[in-house]
Amino acid sequence: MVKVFNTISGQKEEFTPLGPSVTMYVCGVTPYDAMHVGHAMSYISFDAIRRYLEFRGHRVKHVQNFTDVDDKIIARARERGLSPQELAETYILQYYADTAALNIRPAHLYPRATQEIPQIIHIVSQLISQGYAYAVAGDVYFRVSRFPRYGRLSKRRQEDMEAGARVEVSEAKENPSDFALWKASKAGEPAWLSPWGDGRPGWHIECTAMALHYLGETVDIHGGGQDLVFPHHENEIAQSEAFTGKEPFVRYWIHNGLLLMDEEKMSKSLGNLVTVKEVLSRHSADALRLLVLSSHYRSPLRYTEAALAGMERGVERLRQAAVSGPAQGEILEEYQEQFMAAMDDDFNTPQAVAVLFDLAREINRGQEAGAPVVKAKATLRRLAGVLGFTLEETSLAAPLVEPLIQLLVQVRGELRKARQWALSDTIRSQLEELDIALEDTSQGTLWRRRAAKEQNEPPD
RNA sequence: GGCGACGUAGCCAAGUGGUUUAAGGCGGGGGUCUGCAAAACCCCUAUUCGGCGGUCCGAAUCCGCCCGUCGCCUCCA
Repeated sequence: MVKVFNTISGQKEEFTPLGPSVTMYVCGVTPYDAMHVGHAMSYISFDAIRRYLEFRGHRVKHVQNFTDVDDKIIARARERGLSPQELAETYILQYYADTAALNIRPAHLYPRATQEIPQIIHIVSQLISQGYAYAVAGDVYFRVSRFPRYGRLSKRRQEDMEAGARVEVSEAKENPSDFALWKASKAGEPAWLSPWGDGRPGWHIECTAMALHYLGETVDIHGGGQDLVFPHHENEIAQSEAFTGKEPFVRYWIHNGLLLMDEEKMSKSLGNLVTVKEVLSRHSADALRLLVLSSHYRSPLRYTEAALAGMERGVERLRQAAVSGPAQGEILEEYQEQFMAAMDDDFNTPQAVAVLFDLAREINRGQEAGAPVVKAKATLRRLAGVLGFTLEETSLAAPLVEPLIQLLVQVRGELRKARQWALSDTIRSQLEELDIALEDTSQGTLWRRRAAKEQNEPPD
């Protein structure tokens, strides 16, 4: 039985999907810039969650949006002399490439805000006619006071927030907490014809439109970063439930903790961002995944180069143990049970990862003792796969390299037979410099590609 | 000002009332193997869970206070 911590109840709850398949909506990105490690953390967590649910026999329907029209996109596009669509398209393609490189399973559907305009207008119109929203000078706002459950997810009270005095005050709004469903477009901005004049969707409405459209009035899982709890998800609940008249809009709210950047190296304006591309130029996708899954998804995670370098070693350990194991086959039940016990408890990936390492030791011990380890290896590969690890070695760039290395290894073998230790050690250490590791075993010399060791300063 | 989270070994991080005199990883020390290394294996590396009180037969786990760190309340995974 899988238990899930539900943000709205603040408790772990037994997970049971409403229908034959699990409906899962994960908030996607606003494609105006490159994907960074914080995004990666979130999507790796949800990837592990989805993979585990599938492993548990659920069919999962996973929808993830692109919010491809908003202020940031418009501003950035203008800076670069591109149209907002061109800019969004560029980063959407990059998002696909980055997530693929991270071995994140693609969602079944990636709807875009700009493709849901009729649906959005329909929802907004109905909210107005039901008195949940009002139009002012081309803008439409949601009337928060009409929705008594407002604040339930984020556990905030109206009065508290107004006391904070940080809510944007706009004369147009009846109430400071009211939020935009539809915004009048200024000259030169993307605009769609609507009953309220030319305009574009507000920030939160696209998720409501898409979730309702593609997954139905009640979805099982809605996820995203903790920073989305308020106001984004709170507003989604208000809009969606007001519109459908059905409660709940979402049965299980899942939020991941945020990534913190530690390095003194704080970068320029927007603060310390490291893009996925940069990380993957220095580390394997498995290492980043291990970093993410080594702590619980609801905890904040501190990103450091040193931590990532350590994870590389850990991944190497798992990889070594799993090497040449069968992808399928008989499984060691006791390990799988431990793994499931961990994951059943609100996706406790740190414990599940510990099971993987226990298995690795078991394999190495067995190998040393000459005992059969096929089942253990199959188990390791299987369970690692459930967490999304590939355990594949980094491949070499050019196909020519491999025979060349083999040639060197062969020559060095001759040198070693001739007890030319100095020269053979030089070859070994020089190759080590190139991230090619040699191991002289009783079966002969093995070589493998080692993940690049941390030595270069990350680009600024 | 409001809401919330967290503080466990050199570092990362599970555990949240007895089965733990605290998993797992990285790092470090010692050993086995090896021409030497590497990998792997074995042993060691927190008598203790930010501090102080309290509840309890029993607390890292519950309560209170204090100290410290962080997030959200504005765009954000």
